[in-house]
Amino acid sequence: MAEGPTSVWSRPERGARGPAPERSREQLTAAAIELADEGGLAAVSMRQVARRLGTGPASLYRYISARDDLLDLMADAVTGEIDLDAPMSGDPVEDLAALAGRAKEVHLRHPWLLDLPTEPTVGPRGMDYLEHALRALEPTSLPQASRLEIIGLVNGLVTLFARTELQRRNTPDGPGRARTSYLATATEERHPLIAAALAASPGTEASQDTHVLFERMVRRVLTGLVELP
Amino acid sequence: MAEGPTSVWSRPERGARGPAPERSREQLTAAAIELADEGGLAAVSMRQVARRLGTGPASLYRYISARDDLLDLMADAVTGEIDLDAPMSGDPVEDLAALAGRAKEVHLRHPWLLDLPTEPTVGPRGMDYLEHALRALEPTSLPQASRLEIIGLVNGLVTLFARTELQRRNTPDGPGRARTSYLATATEERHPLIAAALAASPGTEASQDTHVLFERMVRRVLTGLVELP
DNA sequence: TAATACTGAGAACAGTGATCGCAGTATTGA
DNA sequence: TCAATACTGCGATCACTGTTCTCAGTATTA
Repeated sequence: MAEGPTSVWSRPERGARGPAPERSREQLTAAAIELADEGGLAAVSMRQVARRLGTGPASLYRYISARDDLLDLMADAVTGEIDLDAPMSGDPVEDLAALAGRAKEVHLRHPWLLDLPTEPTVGPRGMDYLEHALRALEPTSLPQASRLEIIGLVNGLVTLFARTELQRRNTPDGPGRARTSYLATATEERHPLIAAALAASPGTEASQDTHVLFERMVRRVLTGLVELP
Repeated sequence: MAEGPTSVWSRPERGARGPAPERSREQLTAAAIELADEGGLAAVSMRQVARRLGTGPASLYRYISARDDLLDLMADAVTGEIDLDAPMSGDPVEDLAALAGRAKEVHLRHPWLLDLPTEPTVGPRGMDYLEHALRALEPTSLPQASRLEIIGLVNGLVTLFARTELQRRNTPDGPGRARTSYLATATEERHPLIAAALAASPGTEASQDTHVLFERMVRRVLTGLVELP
């Protein structure tokens, strides 16, 4: 009765009996990613994907068993955009930081990645990524158990900084930007420190280039974790 | 024509003319939080909230103008659960770390917080929280512009560690736990390092208590940011 | 008292993910 | 060679979602 919750990756793409499918998971994924790049995750509905492929919604369920499968496929596909062929220096901190930088670029290119519900299942490309990250950590003497956690932490920093960079990009800068948020109102009296922090126009010094902050942060966290027990 | 995108906080809860409303935003919020605590964010549908309040879905729109408003209200309400009355030591790192720890507890108590789409609008309780965090940073000589960013970073660490703690909690431990994920399969040959990392049973040393890792990480990041330029 | 501005809520709409069942087609085994 | 088998495509449809329309009822204001 109770079918085990199998991921897309463990189900075969097609059977061996019937007529050849007219489409492929890869095509579904590509169409979905296009839609998401253009209109966000909300634009990735079964009907929209189907329309873009010139078919009906029901047909998609021959390739995937739920919309979530599609999201997993999308995430894994763009993970494949991370270049893993760049040579490694041998310095774990340096190599992981570089990898994180490339991962962040992918997030900036596909902002919908941040809207995915709780980290998607890791697929083949995700496996390659993980293996690569572990290889960067190989020169260290870290206990096996904590290596995956460190990578998870770095990935978290990636999403964290990607998020702030994206919302900064979408915020029309200049000191006179429209502060529609509640932050603007009723600040002076009950929240003097917030008022002071907001008064300082953004774009000053340390606040300017979040990417260098990102690099610095990742290196700092990594050196701390890699060198100490 | 184009109504400015006003948040819930800037709209009055009720007009002054008609009959007194039979319910309040607070009641809607409480009902929604109950539903979310029980069945996740997906359980918070207009109909479910309405049913719990003994009314129809349409009536809810007298109190909020969209479901997103409800999510904002929920987030702000549970932000209010963070205790801001604990005395501060005067050490910025220590005080912010303590605050972060209390914020993490709230995330563990309300896991749906992690599923909220892109950080909700900051409401009154969020303002108090922010002000409190800024007060902790007051003894430092940090430029105004970067203070908010540091707090954002700490909040990011909170969600990051809350996420890993939650999914560890939901993973039945023991070495023989069912690895339904793709991680288990086809690992040995093409991904030897992943295999090695997985072979080491979790629950060893550094991997054990993520909370101490969290505390250490927050302190490390903060000391690095607070002391340096 | 009349005008006004509100509240409650049933009905309905467009859009969502997903399922069922059936016609058509390629592969298999006898 | 030829049924049996296992698949594909997909129209129709279901349950559910957020949201709006509309209108009767009610409290406040002038």
